[in-house]
Amino acid sequence: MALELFNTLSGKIEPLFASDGHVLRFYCCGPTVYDYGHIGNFRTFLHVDLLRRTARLHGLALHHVMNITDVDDKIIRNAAAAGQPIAEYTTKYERAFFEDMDALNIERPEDIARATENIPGMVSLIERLAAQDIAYKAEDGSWYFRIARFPGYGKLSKKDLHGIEDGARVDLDEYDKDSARDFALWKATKPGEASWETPLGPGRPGWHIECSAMAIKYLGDSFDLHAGGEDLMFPHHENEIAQSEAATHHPFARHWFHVRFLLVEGKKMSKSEGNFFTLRDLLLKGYRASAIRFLLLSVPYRHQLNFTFDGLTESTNAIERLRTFHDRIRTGNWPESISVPHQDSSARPERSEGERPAVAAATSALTETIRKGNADFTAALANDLNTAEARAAIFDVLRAVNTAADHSRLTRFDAEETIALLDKFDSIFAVLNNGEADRDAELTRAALRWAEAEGRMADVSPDVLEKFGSTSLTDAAIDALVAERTQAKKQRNFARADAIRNDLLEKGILLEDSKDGVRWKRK
RNA sequence: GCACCGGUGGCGAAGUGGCUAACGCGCUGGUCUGCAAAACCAGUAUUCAUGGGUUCAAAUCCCAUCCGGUGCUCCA
Repeated sequence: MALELFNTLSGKIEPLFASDGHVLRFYCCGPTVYDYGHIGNFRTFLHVDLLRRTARLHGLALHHVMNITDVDDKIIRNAAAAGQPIAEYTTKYERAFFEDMDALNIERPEDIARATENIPGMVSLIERLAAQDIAYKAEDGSWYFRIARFPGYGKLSKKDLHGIEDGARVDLDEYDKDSARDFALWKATKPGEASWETPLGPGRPGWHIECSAMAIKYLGDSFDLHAGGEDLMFPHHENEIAQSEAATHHPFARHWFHVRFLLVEGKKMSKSEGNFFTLRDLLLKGYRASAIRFLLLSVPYRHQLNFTFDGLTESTNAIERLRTFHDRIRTGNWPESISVPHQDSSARPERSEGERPAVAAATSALTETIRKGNADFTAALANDLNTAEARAAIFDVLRAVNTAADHSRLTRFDAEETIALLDKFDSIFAVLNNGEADRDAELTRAALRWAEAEGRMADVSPDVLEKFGSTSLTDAAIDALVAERTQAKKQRNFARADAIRNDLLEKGILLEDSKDGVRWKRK
């Protein structure tokens, strides 16, 4: 089944393909590195990651380019306030951004392009526009794009700008532009601001030009897909199309992918609402990176997601169930075949009464269920990245296989089929961590170290301090207590055994007794 | 104001004209267990914001109303 994706440009769901039949070439608008990334940012990058992984599942190779905007108004303002050179200031936040991307298991793009390292490309693009009189220099030395010269303007965001009369509502003198809608390509130097000496005159790039220049540099005049948050559709992406296509006379990106904004606790995320969260904020509150990833991916990208703490807890529990299942199937010793017929009441009722419901039939029914789950999983993702359905397909299999295992009806073959499916699931969702339960804990510890270094210990929840701080129990200490409890149980001293278990539980350590001994995990 | 998106069980959410309305979390009861945990089983929406309409048939299409959100300006 072909991978289909909604295309903002056409307004339809269309097959996504590589124009060269092999490598999907795409561009994603990256962060402006003026602060720590918030969960809204990461919803977008997470879905671009989802797109990468799904495209790979469909056999596509990837050439993904992402920009880092490392010069703009906010950066200039914040760096000045911090008394730092711009480069020093942005380096810190760029590094933090990639740490966060790693924490969320977001794959790196093939190419990272920094605005400040691509000034010449932008200048030459503007020169190409100037040569056609589409770019013009205003009195203050800034360069603008003449929208009137690009007939397709508005085709992405479906805006009809004809109704907007130049100067009707806007005092043109203030802008020094020919038309109020014309946008800046190059901003003339202002005192104290970063500036580059160029043939255009001294100044710095406008916001939009960097993406055009860098996309064209790495991907060519035309490429397969362009991605970003929904807010970028207008004016950013609209302007990118205008300046790129006017300069190259070729269609820019063919497919446009926009991720919707999220709400936090039912409201728009904003600092004034007090519901503005960075990834680090959440880690310090004790939420797991994997749960954040899973929640952010669980609602399909074209829908508004209401991000809540309850939702994080839910995701944590759902992942825990998946991991428990994964471990069970991976570590279990499943028989080659089932020889003893089972007259289990919960066995799949076969219609053919007279033919004795052979166990082989039940086993093959399970194989079918697993394969159907596998097919459903792939189909759901191929259908405009429907992650909710993809999740459901996995849980359908989980239940069926657990049931079979409970009734000694799981064969090695079906177990392997299941593991293959889970591997596929995790190649997309990347929350199982290959059984490495400690990855989340390690990320939380890293966040703690960061909080210490940045003097933000006040943001750390007491819960996290207890579990991960210096006073928390070491693995060895837990093992010792578990051993003591096992001993107590042998002597049928259940009071002592339960006391140990309860004490550990209070410290966030959950014990599970099984045939193969005691397992524990940090909650 | 104009434009757009959405309102489905306690919560999240899929489904967008036709099998008994997926799936997850939670809750209740059962099985298992010394007791738990994990797992499984059963129960948790006679109904899809509300009111009309179209149709043999609607959560799905149309109209109106209410509510939430978004864009039109920096924003993922």
